Amino acid sequence: MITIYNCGRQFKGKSLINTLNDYVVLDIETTGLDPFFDEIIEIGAIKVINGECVANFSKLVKPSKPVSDFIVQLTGITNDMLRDSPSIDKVLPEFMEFVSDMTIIGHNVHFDINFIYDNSMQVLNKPFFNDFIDTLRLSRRLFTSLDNHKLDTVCAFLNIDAVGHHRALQDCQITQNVYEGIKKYLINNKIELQELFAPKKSEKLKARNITTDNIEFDENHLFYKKNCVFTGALQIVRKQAMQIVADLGGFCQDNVTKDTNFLILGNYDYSSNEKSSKHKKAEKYIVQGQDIRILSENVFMDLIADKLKK
DNA sequence: TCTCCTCGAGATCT
DNA sequence: CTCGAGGAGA
Repeated sequence: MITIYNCGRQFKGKSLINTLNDYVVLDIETTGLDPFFDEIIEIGAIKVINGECVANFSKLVKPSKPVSDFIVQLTGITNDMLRDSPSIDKVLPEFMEFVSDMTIIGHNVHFDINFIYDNSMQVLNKPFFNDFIDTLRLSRRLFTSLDNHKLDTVCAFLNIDAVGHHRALQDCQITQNVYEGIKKYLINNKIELQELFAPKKSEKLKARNITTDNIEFDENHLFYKKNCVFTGALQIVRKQAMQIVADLGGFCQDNVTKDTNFLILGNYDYSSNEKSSKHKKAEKYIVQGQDIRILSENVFMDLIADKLKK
């Protein structure tokens, strides 16, 4: 089975969260944001070994069409400058040799990787496999107090000079400073990236955590002292629905059991032919003579209508 | 209790 | 793209 994602870039490398001393910083300038419609006009890269910059790569690339005024303004790269530059099929092999199989570092590095990947497929007929580290991703997880995580903003936060950027090699230097700044920040604050990105146990909605402050209940209400289970996507907030049941003197459960009295289905599930596992389980118990009623969300809403009004 | 989905929201790159 | 919320199923 083939999974369709990555816009078909199925051999794209992995997004890493490591602190490396050997890597290649990458930045490209293009005629626009879309790898399908737009073209690369400059590739910049810095090779770092043992934390030391050992080589630079900086090449202008002649596109098939003239670049727009907007891009000229943004990058300072004019059509004059590109007139005698080599085309991408000339530059890309050199770049590939430069990066070899090293890990790529960039800010929103997917942008650069995707352009390189697609051009590599077209020019060299092979994917761009390299793994990569995205300083944007690291920043979002690390510097949560920032309003945004644009390169400028992150630089300002880390006291990194980023004035007048938007040429490829220059942006590489800035991005390298950001990456090294992040590494330093991690050390100073004793933060492990692996821990920072570890999947955190989300505070799940547990039925038993829903309690009520009410002391007196309407003992004639349908839900009084009854066990209720919700399933499927609800129109109202699930927690609210559970709270109302609790306030009526009922009890909420996470799953259908032999004690369940009501199963409330989201409207979509109620009308669907496909029955969820909870639905099937409830029907099994009904056949066995258990007192379970299956309600749609609409019916549930009618039963608690007066509760919602106040 | 744990892992795997799906869905929607929010952002960044030129 | 990445993440979080919320569910399903084991």
